[in-house]
Amino acid sequence: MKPEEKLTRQRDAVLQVIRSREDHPTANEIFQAARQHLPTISYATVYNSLRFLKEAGLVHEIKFGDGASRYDRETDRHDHAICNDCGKLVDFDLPQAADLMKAAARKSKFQPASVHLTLRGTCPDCRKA
Amino acid sequence: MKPEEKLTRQRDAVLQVIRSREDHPTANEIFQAARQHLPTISYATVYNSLRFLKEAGLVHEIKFGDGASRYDRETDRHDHAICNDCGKLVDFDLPQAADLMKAAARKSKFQPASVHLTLRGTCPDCRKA
DNA sequence: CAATTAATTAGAATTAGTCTAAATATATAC
DNA sequence: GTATATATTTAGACTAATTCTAATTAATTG
Repeated sequence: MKPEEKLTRQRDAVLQVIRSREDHPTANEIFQAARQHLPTISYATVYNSLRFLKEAGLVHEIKFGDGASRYDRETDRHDHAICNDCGKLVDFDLPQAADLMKAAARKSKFQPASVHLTLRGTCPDCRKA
Repeated sequence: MKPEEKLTRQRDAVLQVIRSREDHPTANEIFQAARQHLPTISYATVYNSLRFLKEAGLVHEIKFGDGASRYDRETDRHDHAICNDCGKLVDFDLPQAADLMKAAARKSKFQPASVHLTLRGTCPDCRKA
């Protein structure tokens, strides 16, 4: 077994926090939640665990320019919508992504690895208000 | 004339740096270049100027999670390709973006404002090497 | 169980960016 | 054109997110 393959108590605590939530918590929110189960866990360990879990393909990191990274239990390829008003982040999948990747590769002359699409707009809740 | 509409020497220096470059410099790179023409310009003024120029629609800010924002002289809607090896950032435009936005809005139930697509892969130079 | 190796911890360090208060510059009113 | 008001710039302090470091603890192997 390779060294980096152990799901320690700390790593599991971080994973369970992410899996238990519908939303997309930040490292800080994960730290706050994890320490309720494991009071001695440190901030650095949360970051180390997140890196481990990402590399193991168990969680997905979402980075927008604004503020902290968010973490997602959904690891399959998917896209995101962000509300310009309240910041809400929603996952969805665009089935035409494979075609898009080809079109983008042709335009840019890059050898494609992945595509990701971000919609900015107003979420249903904020639209009402 | 509204207060925030003057293209001062500092703001113009920042704008000229961005317009003179093919690439997408960071705030720090812009600062280094601008001070060659205007040695007393401060870091804070570069940031202030970038905000002003963005709001005036004269430059475009590109934020990926990794590292600093980059600034783009191209202000029309467009997409980006990033090289996973060397970090090179290339602009291109996908004409089907309008359709994509509609499809994404339908899936996410958001009222759409803009879409942006990011291709990750290997740039032509890195592909050779 | 002694020796390695891996993981965790606490806190310092780093990076990107913002804020603040004082100093300059520009514009407006007499 | 001088006084007043408003805008802009400056330098440096500050903040937030993340990474690094060195010491400690836990786990694994011979």
